Amino acid sequence: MSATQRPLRADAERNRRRLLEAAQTLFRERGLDVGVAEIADAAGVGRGTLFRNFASKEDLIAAIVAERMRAAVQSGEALLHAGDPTDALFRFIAEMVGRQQLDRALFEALDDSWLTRKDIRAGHAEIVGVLDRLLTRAQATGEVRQDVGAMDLLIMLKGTCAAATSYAHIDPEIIDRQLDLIRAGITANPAARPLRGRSPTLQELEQKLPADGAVQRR
Amino acid sequence: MSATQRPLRADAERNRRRLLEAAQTLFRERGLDVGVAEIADAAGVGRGTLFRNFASKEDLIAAIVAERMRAAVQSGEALLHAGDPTDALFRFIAEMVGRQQLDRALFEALDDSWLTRKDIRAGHAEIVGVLDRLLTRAQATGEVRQDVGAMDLLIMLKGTCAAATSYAHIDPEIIDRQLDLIRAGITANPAARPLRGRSPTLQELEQKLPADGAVQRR
DNA sequence: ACCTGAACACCGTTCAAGT
DNA sequence: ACCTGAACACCGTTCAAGT
Repeated sequence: MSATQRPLRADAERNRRRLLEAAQTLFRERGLDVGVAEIADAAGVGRGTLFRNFASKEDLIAAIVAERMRAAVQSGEALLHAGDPTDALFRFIAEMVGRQQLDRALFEALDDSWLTRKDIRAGHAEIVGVLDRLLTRAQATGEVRQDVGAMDLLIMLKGTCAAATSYAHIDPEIIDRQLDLIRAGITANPAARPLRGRSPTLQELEQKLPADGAVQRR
Repeated sequence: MSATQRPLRADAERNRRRLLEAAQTLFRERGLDVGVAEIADAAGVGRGTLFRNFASKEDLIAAIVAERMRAAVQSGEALLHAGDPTDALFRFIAEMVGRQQLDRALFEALDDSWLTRKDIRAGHAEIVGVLDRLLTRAQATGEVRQDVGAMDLLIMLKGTCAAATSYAHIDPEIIDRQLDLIRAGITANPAARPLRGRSPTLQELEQKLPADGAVQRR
């Protein structure tokens, strides 16, 4: 069932890597709308080779985004064993925003139409997973309010990332303030009114996410 | 200096309106990537007429976004005279997010590359303006923390709007929670640690925004 | 088994010809 | 003064021919 069984021929493997690296740097420098022709040229292959390795430009982008997601999950897992759980949680959040600022072109891709892809959805679920464990640890200390969930946090985080894209280059301090405001919002406080409704669990979210192969709008 | 002096011929004026309306509904239904050909057809005019009224597809989108921004500013101004200042502030915020959910395709456009356009920038400045006045009134009651600025709020708001695009259709309640978290974050609380740095003023922001005609990436 | 570049389809934009 | 649709340019994707 898996898509990656038999290893590629040596030159094909090398071409694939070159394409990924060329695309990565070009996307980072100039955004997602660099042409496939230019990417193929930068990688030193023909356009046809690009489409042999990645069925579409979107697939190429998704491959890179998935890589980034795995990296984020790993650093989240490392923080699970940090001394101060609450500090670890906020370090993870700050780090995610930092990654986004570096690779803004890549995270541009993370809106709901991308969540229809199962590779992206897998990465998404993993991120919610670590975030949930980091959050639960922080809540156990009593420093973080109990009625907030991983999905609430992820959304605030995505929001800050979106904002970072628009304003960080104008005033970098604004991101620190945004992180402080998130912290203020989720810090335990007996005087605070409870949040309406409740945060969806990872399982509920998975069920509600658009099915793979759902019609892309267009 | 202004671009809109002499009134258009009657049929031209009518075509322009038809184009705006056709584009608006198509964008709302199917996102910003509906083709100009289809828009022109829906408006009952030739493609050439579209480009006579709007120099580019981007200009057409911007015209619609600018209209939306003016509407948002007006409802903000109406709330300036509401009885409870803090309530008025949060009503405005909730309303902005609601508008975005209705016209998600339009607000998609509001990232930093659009802020290089002076028409969009003008609307942006006006929104920051009302938000600032609503915020100042709420702060005067002592219910909202003093160290938060209009730009801080706008960014949280934009973040929630971005999140709404991705998740609201999966679980609408999540937006209410997000608004509650914003409220928790900016509510006055002696125990809360102060925000790092300070929020840029509207004037500072204007100066730092990319100049009109700056190179779009591409 | 994989590579290549010419050819195709699609979409934003222009412009010569019309009224 | 404005409208139109054929023509152009650009970019993602395919495929016949090559190794």
